[in-house]
Parts: sequence; structure tokens; C-alpha cells
Amino acid sequence: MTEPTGDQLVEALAALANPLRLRIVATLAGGRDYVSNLARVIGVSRPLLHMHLQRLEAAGLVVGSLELSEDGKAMKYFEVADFDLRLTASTLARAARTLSDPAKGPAPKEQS
Amino acid sequence: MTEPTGDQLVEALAALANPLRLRIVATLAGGRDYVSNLARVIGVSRPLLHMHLQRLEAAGLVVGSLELSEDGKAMKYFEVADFDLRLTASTLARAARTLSDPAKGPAPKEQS
DNA sequence: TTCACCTGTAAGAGTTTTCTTACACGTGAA
DNA sequence: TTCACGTGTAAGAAAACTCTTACAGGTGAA
Repeated sequence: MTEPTGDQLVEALAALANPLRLRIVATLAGGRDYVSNLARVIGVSRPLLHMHLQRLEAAGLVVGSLELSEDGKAMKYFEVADFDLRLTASTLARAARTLSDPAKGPAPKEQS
Repeated sequence: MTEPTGDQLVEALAALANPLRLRIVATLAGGRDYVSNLARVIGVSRPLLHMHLQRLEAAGLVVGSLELSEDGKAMKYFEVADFDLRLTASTLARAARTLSDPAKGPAPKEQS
């Protein structure tokens, strides 16, 4: 997605606006890893990491893929998606036009 | 601030990760305004707007200044600060190094 | 004085987020 | 079988966030 909608942007920002999730993305930026190991590296419980990874993946910031290791174990590897968001008063103003919130209705229709 | 610390970045992202606050910034991008009027324009209660403006100002995204109108009334005008944040796997990895969270101590010392 | 504006803040409810603990299922090796 | 390793998810408490309502102060004009 080159240009996220307002809602997508809010979701991405919310996902990154957390120290632990920021550290998760930072760690994955150094190379892909699977959940259990990543939990050990960062020093967090696996269920907690699992939850945060879900949030990051839902926002499209990381991508996970279930793979089978040589010895037949199911491993879920995560890696960072390649995003590039720029936050400026004008880029935000532009994104805000596609917010779905304004009282009712999913999203305002673009017109000409 | 050209390069926000990890904590500052998290605060800024958290401030922007909200539909209403995003709309506030977007509206102010079109020109400065005072609280009561901005509340009418956006269609939100004044106390609610007041709270969100506080959050945005604390994050350094908007700037407020109390001024006296011609007829002697105290008006608080807000305008957007000129920020330019770029979010990439590498910029985030860099910012994550200055996070204060890791268990203890305010912030890790930079070395070399 | 009363009204219409402006400002600020506090109390409370409802919702969301964050985190721990506990449980479930799968594999290969001892 | 039991252990060590991987996966996922559900239940509950504590904290943070969002929002409404209500109150308190200031000014100038009718």
C-alpha cells in the first residue's frame, strides 16, 4: 500500500506507539526470527509476544509465515514488512480525509 | 528536535494514533484556531477537545498560545508544530535504541 | 444584573490495552 | 512414556484511554 487510508494509518500508528512493539520491529529489522526465540531474545513471555505480533501483523507492519523445520516442528517466522510512512501536517491532513469515524457510515465517498 | 528519542517517538505516535486527534491536526493544518471555535468546527465538546489538545501539545505536535482578543477576552490559539517523522524499519530500529523501558533505568547510555 | 462569549478542570462511567497465568495440541529424542 | 521444544488461545486483573457532565473563573455588551 503506497497510500494508506486514514483508518489504516491510525492502526499502524497505534501498533507502533508502544515501547515493546517498537522493540519487536527493531529486533526483526535485524533479521527474521520465530516466536519462541524472539520471546527469549527480547525477554518477554511468549503469549505476550504472540499478542503483540498479532497486532503488528494486523497493521501490516510485520509478516508471519508458518514453516516446518528439518526435524518436523512447526515454526512461525516473522519478518518486517517494507513500509515507509511519512508524517507531516500535510500528509496527515490528507490521510484524515479518509477517516471512517465522522459519526456514521463506513467512509466518506471521494468525489472528483 | 531533528531526531526524537524512542520515548518521544512513542509519545508522538500515540498522540497521532487516534481518529479525533488526527482530525484535529488535519484541521489545524488549514490554519490556527482557538479552542471553542475548533470544537464547533470539528463537532466535539470543548472539554473533550481540550483534553486531546493537551495530549497533542505534550507530544510536541501542536503549539498553543494564550492571547487576548481586541475585546479583552482570553483566547487560546493552537497551531501545528512543524514536524516531519519518517517511519521505516531502520529509523524505528534506531529510535528503539533510546527507549527507556528495558526493565530498569531511565535510558541506556550511548557509547562510542 | 444578566447574558453571551472565552478559559480551565474535576468526577465518574464505559471501553480498550496490557500483561500473567494456565491450558491445549503437535513433533522428535531419550 | 516422558521430556523438551514448537505452536495457539482463553480467563482475569490492573492500568490507561475516551468521553460526558458539571462546576468555576474571566471579559464586554444589553
